[in-house]
Amino acid sequence: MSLSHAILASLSDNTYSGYDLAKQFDGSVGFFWKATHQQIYRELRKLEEAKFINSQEIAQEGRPNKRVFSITETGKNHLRKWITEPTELSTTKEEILIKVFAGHLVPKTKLIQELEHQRYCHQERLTVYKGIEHQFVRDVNADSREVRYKYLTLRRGIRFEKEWIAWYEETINFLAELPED
Amino acid sequence: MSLSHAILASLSDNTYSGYDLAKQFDGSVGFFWKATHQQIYRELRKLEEAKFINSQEIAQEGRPNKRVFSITETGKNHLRKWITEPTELSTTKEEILIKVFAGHLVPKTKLIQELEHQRYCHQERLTVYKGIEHQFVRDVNADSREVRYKYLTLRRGIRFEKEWIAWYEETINFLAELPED
DNA sequence: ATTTGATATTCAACTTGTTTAATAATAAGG
DNA sequence: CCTTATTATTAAACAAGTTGAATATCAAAT
Repeated sequence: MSLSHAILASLSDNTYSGYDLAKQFDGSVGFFWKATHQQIYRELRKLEEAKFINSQEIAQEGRPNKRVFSITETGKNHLRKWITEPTELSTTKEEILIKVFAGHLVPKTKLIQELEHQRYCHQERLTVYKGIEHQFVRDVNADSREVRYKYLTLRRGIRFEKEWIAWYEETINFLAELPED
Repeated sequence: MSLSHAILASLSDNTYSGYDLAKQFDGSVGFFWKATHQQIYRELRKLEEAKFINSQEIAQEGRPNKRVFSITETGKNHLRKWITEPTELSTTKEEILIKVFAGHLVPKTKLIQELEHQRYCHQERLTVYKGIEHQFVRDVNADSREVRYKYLTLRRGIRFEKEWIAWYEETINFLAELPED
């Protein structure tokens, strides 16, 4: 349902090809909405049919031509309406919590190992986010309205990675002190 | 992929009917893995075919009969293997972040309204979680190994709801101070 | 010359998730 | 008696997401 909105949001202040969007969905928007290039191209077809976007073939030198998409006024209004309409909380799907939930099935040390692995991944991601934040802070001059809104989503990423890491600490310590095994 | 693991995890220390599981997926496990009863019944069929679970018809008085599922040794081993194998970070899908990302399209006050709505939902959920935590703390006596692991997933819920609320505060304040509109 | 890699897009098959509804047994209330 | 609510399961259609591959343009390195 919301992949279309994620694409429209990406196109809300710039034009992109399917390929560009796929890259955005592998960073930027992709930090909170994943999609493969397959999904993106398929969705772009639908969005164009619905007149929410239109496309233009761009001849390029040194590389294959591309089709660049722009959002239409209809598309913008569609997005605006969706943004202001209240939506339910997004559903989370956290595999690691299933693992912890059934953690009693495996030796404590094995579970801790996997928890440490996940914590490491979060730490890496936090580093990436902080790097991006650094860029943001340096670009304070070119500080457009759009950029400020994007910055807020980055802040969420940073806060949440920190919170994940804190939960991992708490959880690993809790398990380490459990007598069983 | 992991719906099967979520079901196996639910069955890891008890037997349940499809109906029971559907209720669990609407609370308990459902806090970090959503599924409709449709999906659950479909998956149960597959899991039984794969011999990860088996079922038994239970005659009931005062209500329709039910089929109760239990995990097999094969199923437990399958779960154990999955728990100890490293998995990638789960992908998050957060609609509210798409809304913020494209928030420059709508009047600031409208976006704040939706942010406040979401914050309210998180606050309600936090209240629910705290209620459950209260139960946990009272049941310290009946403190089995399984319960402790489940408690850890609840802690994650509580921490994260608090973190959400904090981000909403930060974000709403940031927007409130933005001069534009 | 040919392979490798990045750019750029499309196809096919499959699994997962959503929506709506149908079916059935029984309790309880009006 | 009849409606409504709860328990319990199944069906069918569709949308969304995944996997693996195919196709094509061009640059750059071997």
